[in-house]
Amino acid sequence: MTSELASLSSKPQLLRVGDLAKATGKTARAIHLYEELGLLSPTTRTSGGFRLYDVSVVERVRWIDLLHGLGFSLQEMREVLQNWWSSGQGTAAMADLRALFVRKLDETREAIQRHQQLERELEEGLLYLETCRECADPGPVQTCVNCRQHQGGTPDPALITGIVAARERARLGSRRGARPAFVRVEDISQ
Amino acid sequence: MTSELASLSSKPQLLRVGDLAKATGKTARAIHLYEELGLLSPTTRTSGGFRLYDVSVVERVRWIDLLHGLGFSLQEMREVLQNWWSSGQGTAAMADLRALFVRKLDETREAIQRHQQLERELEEGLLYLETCRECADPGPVQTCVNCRQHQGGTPDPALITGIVAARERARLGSRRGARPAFVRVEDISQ
DNA sequence: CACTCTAACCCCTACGTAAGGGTATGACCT
DNA sequence: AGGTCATACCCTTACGTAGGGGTTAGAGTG
Repeated sequence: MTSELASLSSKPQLLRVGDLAKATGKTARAIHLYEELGLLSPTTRTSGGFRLYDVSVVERVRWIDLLHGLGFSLQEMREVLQNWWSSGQGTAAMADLRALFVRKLDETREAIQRHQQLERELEEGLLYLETCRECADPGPVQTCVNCRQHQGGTPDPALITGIVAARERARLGSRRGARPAFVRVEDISQ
Repeated sequence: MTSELASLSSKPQLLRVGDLAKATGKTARAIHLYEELGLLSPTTRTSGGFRLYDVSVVERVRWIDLLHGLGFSLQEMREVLQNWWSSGQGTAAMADLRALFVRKLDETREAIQRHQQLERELEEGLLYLETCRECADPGPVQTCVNCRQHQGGTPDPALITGIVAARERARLGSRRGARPAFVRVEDISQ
């Protein structure tokens, strides 16, 4: 019922860029780019120059998307493809691929850790802001900056302090000397 | 013992870009950029034009870094800062911030999900490649493509199929017609 | 059947974007 | 003197966007 057209022909089913784009969630421009970079090529062209793709290209595009999500650049993907197809020994090609996957697996796990850290950070920030909701003093923001409400216990979350920090302090400091005091970096670096 | 210089002066401690850069792990170029985009400004300048930063700017830079990790663009950060400081009511500013945090928390959790999916994908790919290590047939890659070793059970992982897919099929298909058959996109889109 | 029309699609070229990296030249600071 | 800084410009990645003209599929007409 949904595949009337497809079932009508047993000839090779070909897609135009727009079709390929819709099928993969990419834009036509992206697909053109992949082609420019040698990741892809249309199976054939119409006499008028339209690109026509075999349906199997859909998988290639989804593969590109997947690797992109893993932090691969398009150049890296091209290298993977080249390495693979230019490798004489199948086992060697597989070994290379395996090494790559191991590396990316590490990176992916690190990324997960980082994001979980950020998640905690955000939750902390929200918790902090909760107390503002029932603040009895709806004054200007300037007063919020040194609000006494949050002085108890934990220090302000990093997401908050950065906003408040370094607000127009340009006019502070001694005006007389053109040679202010310096600190050694080691004394403040985290 | 480590803060001799710092303790020598009670005057405002100021950093030059290089110091700020080292203290935050950024480059001087990045800090200049933040300034261009209005996220930052030197507390003062020397008579010769060197930027001098208050130590509290370190926190601002770290904040930028944090938000960057959350997927904020520098423009978005500028908006956050502007919204905050131009808001008359402290409570309103806090509410805006809270909404933002909630949104980003969602996004962060989604990102975690995605990465965990990728992790599984990689693990699958590695498992698949394990079987190649003990392959008795060290032939060319072409033979690997239709290796019988992997035919049992689960389909090939996506990370593998994309490499093999759509390999030079340009010469397939009927050569006679300039008007090949098409498929409806709905029939193949995932 | 042949022809035309039209809407939607496609071609290619070329410049714009974010978030810096890198480099050059010259001025500055200690 | 020699390390640091200022400004300024080009390079990068993965596309977005715009412009100007060509192609295709299908519907209408003779």
